[in-house]
Amino acid sequence: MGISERKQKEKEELKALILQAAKKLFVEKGVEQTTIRNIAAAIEYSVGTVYVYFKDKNDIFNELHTQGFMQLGKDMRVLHNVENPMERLKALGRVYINFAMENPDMYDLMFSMKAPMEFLESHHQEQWQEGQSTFDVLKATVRQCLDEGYFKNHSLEPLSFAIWSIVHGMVSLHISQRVKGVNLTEPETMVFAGYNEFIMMIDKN
Amino acid sequence: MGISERKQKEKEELKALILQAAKKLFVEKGVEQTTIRNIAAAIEYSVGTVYVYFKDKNDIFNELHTQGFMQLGKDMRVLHNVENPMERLKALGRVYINFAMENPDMYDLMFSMKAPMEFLESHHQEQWQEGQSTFDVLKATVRQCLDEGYFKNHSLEPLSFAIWSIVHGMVSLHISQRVKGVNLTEPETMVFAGYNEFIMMIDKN
DNA sequence: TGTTTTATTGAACAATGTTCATTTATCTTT
DNA sequence: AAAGATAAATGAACATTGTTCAATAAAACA
Repeated sequence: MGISERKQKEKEELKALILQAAKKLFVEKGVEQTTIRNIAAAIEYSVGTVYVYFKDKNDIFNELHTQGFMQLGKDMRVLHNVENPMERLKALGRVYINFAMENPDMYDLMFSMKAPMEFLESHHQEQWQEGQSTFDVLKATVRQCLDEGYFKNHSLEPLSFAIWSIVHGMVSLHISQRVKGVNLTEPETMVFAGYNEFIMMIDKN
Repeated sequence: MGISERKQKEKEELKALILQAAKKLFVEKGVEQTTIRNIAAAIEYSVGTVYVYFKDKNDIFNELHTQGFMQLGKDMRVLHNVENPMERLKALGRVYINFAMENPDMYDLMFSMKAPMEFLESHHQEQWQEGQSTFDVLKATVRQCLDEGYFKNHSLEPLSFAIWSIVHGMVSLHISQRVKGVNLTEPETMVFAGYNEFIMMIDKN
């Protein structure tokens, strides 16, 4: 069936086009400030067409959410070949920070907005698969650190959570402009300087 | 002028009534989901009246933002009499976490939402005074720790920022339901368990 | 070519934040 | 007490939003 295959492909292309336009607008103006009419106008289709390809605005949001995790996963996998788990742990943090700083709106969408979690709940899927598997990479690395004698007396899950929290906290405060709000000497480099303080701390373990 | 004083007082009472109703609704249904009509209905006044007392929805939001910082400041001042700066630092973290866990929507409004920062920018006030003075309390405590020989080789501002980040990160992930999403053995107590890991780390300094 | 299926459309709806001429209540003055 | 002036409260009206769906156009098929 050559024709139906082509039509299928065209449909996927249009869907991708909508996502691409939505992402551009979401990043430019923020999710709330982007209207379906904006998206439709950007791709020169009618409002109704958008609703043919996506159930609602949240559905668009959710597909982008998934795309973000694919990118982050890809960035993290670069470190697979770092042998020493402590080195890998430190590098993971840097990769995570870089991702967040380069894609602030995407990061917000992935880790701050309530929407994706409410979406999961309403669809009765108990788990946040994408976040879970990302966290598992961190946990596996921390486990290896523990196995090799680092972090004496610490426990796996709470420690992993605390490490996630510090990088998440720093980039969140940066993205929500709180770093700029509090009057620091060098707000631009503060996230990296803060991360170095953390590195210093864990080097004592 | 007894009469004008009374009228002034009545105006303030109505303003406070609006704020009270708005806060209740914001916490119950979230800021986005609360409409001016909801607020007006709750206090049994018309929509227009709300606009007599507040310029717009953001104005209401902003007054609550200030109220939140007054409460947090009050909570933190309880620790003024803790002599040892390291002990005070640890306790500050707990106070901060408790505040966030008990007032999640207020916390979100104070430290995550972009609205207050945009408000500041649009009004050409360069600084986020309330956040600033809260951060200054932390910074002062960290300075004392450094003075007394704790945290060798660390620097004041980046270290303070890193410490703020870990507590902010933990409560943010909790509030945005990411802790629940990632499949941990004890999600309810994870924030406290995570903070204990942090305490363990800094005890080596 | 005529019929059926698929894709696209945009007018219409309900709900939102916001405005402002009008109405109601209160105060002041005579 | 009445009339006039001031202040407060009102809610209909407007522009914009997400969303729906009967109608139209395009494409595939027989």
